[in-house]
Amino acid sequence: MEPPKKEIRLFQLTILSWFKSNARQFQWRALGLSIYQIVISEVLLQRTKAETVSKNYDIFFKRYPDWNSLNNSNICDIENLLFPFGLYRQRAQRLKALAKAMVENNVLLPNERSLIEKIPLMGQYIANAVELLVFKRNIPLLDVNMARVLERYFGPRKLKDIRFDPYLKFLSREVVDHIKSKEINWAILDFAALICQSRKPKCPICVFQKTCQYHLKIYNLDLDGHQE
DNA sequence: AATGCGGGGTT
DNA sequence: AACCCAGCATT
Repeated sequence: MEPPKKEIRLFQLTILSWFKSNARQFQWRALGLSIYQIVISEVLLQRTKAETVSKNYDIFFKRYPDWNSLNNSNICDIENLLFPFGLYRQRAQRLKALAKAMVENNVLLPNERSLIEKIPLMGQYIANAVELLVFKRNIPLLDVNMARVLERYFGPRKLKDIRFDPYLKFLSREVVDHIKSKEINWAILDFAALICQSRKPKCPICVFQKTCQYHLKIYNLDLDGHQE
């Protein structure tokens, strides 16, 4: 029941085309970021709007430019800087544990996936981000947003938890298995934020109208509604 | 599998 | 007032 390669190709071409004229610009999408900047950016982005992170991004990195400065700080200072991001008490604790682990490991990331996931705060999503952005592998940034876009377009998952759903895992890997893997990943996140929003998706201006399962379903329901 | 974390913006 | 946001750790 997996979508044919042809459908995947069409989705890739369309989202890349859309991305060309609609990409969002963020500090963490600049070229030549350090591993520290890449990892911390992903931590800040957890359950937090990209715009919120962007607004407070420079203040955080000016105060804590590297693993050592973060490791040498106290929890209270980190909390104060994290306050505008939300989840600040929990993230301050975990960030410091992460910095400590990195310093103890000579500020190096292991190459292997199973070892990456042993580091504090490196869950399924951030491990994927590390593989994509640091090691340049074709790996999906599978979060609630990518899940929503893929499920609306290709059809819903079975399991409740995104991280363990085999259908979504397979589908997301197929979709970003492309020479422009990073661009497709960012394109899907931007598309999710700007068009395929959780609550009020902008189907009327969406480039996927003809082939999106979600739109076709809504469209048919709408026709039924007007028939009486 | 379910729950807590959290300020800030949107509906 | 309710909902949502580039998740993770703990139970």
